[in-house]
Amino acid sequence: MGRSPCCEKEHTNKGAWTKEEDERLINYIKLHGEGCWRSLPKAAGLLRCGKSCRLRWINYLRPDLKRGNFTEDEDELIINLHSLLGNKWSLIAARLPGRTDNEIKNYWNTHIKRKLYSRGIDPQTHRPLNAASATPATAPVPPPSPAAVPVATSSSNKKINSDTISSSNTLTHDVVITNNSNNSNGSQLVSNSAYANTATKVGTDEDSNSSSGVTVEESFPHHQLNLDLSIGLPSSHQVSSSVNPEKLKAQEHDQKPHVLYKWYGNITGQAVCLCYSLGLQSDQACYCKGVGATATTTMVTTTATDSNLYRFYRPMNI
DNA sequence: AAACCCTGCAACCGCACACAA
DNA sequence: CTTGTGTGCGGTTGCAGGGTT
Repeated sequence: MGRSPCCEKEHTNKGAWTKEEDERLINYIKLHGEGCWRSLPKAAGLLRCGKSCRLRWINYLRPDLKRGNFTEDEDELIINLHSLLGNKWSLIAARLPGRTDNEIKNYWNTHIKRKLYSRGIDPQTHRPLNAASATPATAPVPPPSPAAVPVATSSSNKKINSDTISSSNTLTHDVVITNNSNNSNGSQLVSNSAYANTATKVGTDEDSNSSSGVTVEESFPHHQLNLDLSIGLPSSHQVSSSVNPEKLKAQEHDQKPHVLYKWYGNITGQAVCLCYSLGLQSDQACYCKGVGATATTTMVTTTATDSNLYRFYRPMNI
């Protein structure tokens, strides 16, 4: 499907914004609010592409932006959120008030990557740098499959959507997939699907081969963190790689629970949706869409020994 | 002082999704 | 169902400024 360009490029300015342009944009948005970015430049008297205006506003001009250096707490939060969400900068930014996705992305690439390398941690996988060559003796699980190997391509990271929510192409934590009727037996699949470039076929044998056995706890020993995503499968169904909220909702009537997220730690768990635990709005990344809040189909038991983590991921009283 | 290198960040680009017609 | 539009996202680029030689 062809589509028209977002603007007439021959009549638009590019590059750095001038003070006057900034003022025009600010004044216009003060008067009319955000939105309708395509028509905004013309209405505001700007020779700019609408996308450019939006970006300038969101990343630089917004009054609620927090300028200045990132704090140590913010650093750690970004690292932890990245280990959970991958390069979903907008989701990470949603947990850092006053910070933009672009800012966090830049900060990640320029500072945190280096910081993690200095800690001996691969910033993409959040595993020890030598993990690829050394299989942990403490983890009696198969080595990672090619699908679990980090692949850094410009197109490897696509948005989380209803069809790829189970793809785990950016999840870096262990995913424990169990049969709902038998959570603790040997048939449970354990997958650390860190940056698997292709969709993880949840509930298949391939999945069981894709585990490195390296937990987040090993990546963050100082946090004593072990996050498992336990996905309970319906006993008589195989879960396909394509799951959308509608399907999940439909399945809700048939089997429950489907997804169990667990923190392991000292604090006795309280069941909340992971999205709520992360503080995400229901429309941001939460596929429970409220059903999870009832702690029936999508549950998170959040505990953490580290005070920072507990602060970041403190369970909500629901 | 000049040339070169490196780093950080603002901005751009292309793609994909949501939604309306 | 198809098509077009608006918007958001993530990856990449280019430039300014500081540091080094």
